Amino acid sequence: MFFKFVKPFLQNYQEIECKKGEVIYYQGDTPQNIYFVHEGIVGLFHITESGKETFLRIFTSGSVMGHRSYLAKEQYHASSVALEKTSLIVISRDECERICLEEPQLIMNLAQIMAKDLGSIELRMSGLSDKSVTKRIVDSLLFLKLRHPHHIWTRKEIAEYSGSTFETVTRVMTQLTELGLIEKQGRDFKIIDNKKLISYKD
Amino acid sequence: MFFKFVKPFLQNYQEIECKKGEVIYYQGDTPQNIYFVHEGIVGLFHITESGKETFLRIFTSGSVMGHRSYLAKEQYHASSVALEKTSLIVISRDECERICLEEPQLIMNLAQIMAKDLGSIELRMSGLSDKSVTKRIVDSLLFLKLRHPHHIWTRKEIAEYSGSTFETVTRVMTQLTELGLIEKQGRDFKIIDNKKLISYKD
DNA sequence: CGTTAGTTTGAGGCAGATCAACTTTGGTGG
DNA sequence: CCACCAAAGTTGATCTGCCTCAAACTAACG
Repeated sequence: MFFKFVKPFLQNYQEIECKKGEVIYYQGDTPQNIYFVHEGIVGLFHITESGKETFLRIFTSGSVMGHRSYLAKEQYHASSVALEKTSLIVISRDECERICLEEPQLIMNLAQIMAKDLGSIELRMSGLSDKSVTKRIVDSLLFLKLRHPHHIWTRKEIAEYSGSTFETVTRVMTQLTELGLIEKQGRDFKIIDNKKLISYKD
Repeated sequence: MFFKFVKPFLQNYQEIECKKGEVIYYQGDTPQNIYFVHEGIVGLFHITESGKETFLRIFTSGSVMGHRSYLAKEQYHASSVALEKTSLIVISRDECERICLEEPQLIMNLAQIMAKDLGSIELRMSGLSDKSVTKRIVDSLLFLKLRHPHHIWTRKEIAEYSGSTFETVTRVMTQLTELGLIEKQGRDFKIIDNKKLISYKD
C-alpha cells in the first residue's frame, strides 16, 4: 500500500469523502493535487469531442491518482469519477514536491506504477484492433469482476472499458448466461465458470 | 537530449549499429539493457497471438528505450525494430541501477517521459473507438510525417500505427491525393495542405 | 534486368454500431 | 411498507464502415 509508505513523510494533508458519481477532477483542469484512494473505487474516463467516453483506468483502495498529469506537467487528459462512496487523501502539489525531494524512492514507486499502466494500456490498445468485441467484453468482465467482486458494474461501464456499446455488452452477457459461464443477479452478475470464461472464444 | 544528461555519470557503455529491419529486442525477452537512440528511428511493435501487429511507440534520436520493462520489472511486452540504419548506446541493467542511485534526477526524467507516453497512448486508444479510420489515418500521416519528414513510411507501418489495414491506408491516401491535401511521390508522400489535412473529416 | 517487397484497386461480406420500443430494477419519499 | 418513477437493462431490426480476399501492377535494389 503506497500511502502507508508516504504517510511518515507528510506534514499536512486532508481527507475528503466523495459520494457515488462525484467528479474528483475534470479533464482539462490544471492539476493542483495528488490523491490517494483510501477506500472505494474511482474510474478515470476520457470523453471525446463527440461525447464518446472511454474507461481508461481504475483506482482502488491504495492507488495514487493525479500523478500522471503532475509528472508530465500537463493538464488532466481525463476525468476522475467516484464509482462508489470513496474516501480520499489529498496532498497538494507543493507538499508532493517537498516529499519527492526528501524521499526519491517515491518517484521510483510512481515510475513503476506508470510503467505497469503503460504496458497494460498498450496491450489493451493492441487487443482493441485484434480481438472480437465478444472476447474484449469477456476479458473486461473477468478483469472488473475479479478485481471488485462486490461492485455492481453497469453495462455502460463494462462497454466503456471494453471499447464497445452497452447493447452489445447485454447481448454478450445473455449469451454467456445461456452457456452457464456467468449468472445474472438483478443488475449484478456472478462468474460461474472462471476457467471456461477465460478461454472463451465466440 | 536525454543521453547528454546521462553521459557524465556513465562508467561504461557500448555503442552498436543496427541496420534497417534489425530487431533490437524481442517481445517476451527479459530486459538486460537500457538503450539510447543516438541516430536513427526505432519502432516498438506488439504482435498478438493471431499475428496482428500494432505500432505502439516511436523512438528517435535522443529517446530512451527498454526503460518501461526495466522499471515495471516485467518482460518486454513488445519488440523494438530499427526502421532505418540506427546507432544505439547500450547500458547494462547494473550500470543503470548504479546511475539511478547516484543521480535521482534520472528517474524523474524517465517518469516524465512515461507520464507523457501514458497520456498519449490513452488518447490514441480513446480515438480508436471514437474516430473513423479515415480520421485516424489522417492523424497518423500528420504525426509520422511531421516527425520524420525524410523517412519513407510504408502503408503497413501507417496502418499499424492507426489501427487499420494497409489497403485502407492506400485508399485514404488516394482520396487525399485527389483532394490535393497530400501528394504521392513513388512510395513516399508529401503533405501539401497541412491546415486542411488537420481539420479533415471524411 | 530480374526479383521481391510494397502498392493499388475491385468485389463482397459481416461484425458490430445505431436506432427504437419495451421491460425490469431498485431506490425514495409519502 | 408500498407505490412510483427514473435509471438501467433487454431485445429486435436495420444498416454500413471497414476488413478480407484476390489479382494485377510498380518501385527500388543488388
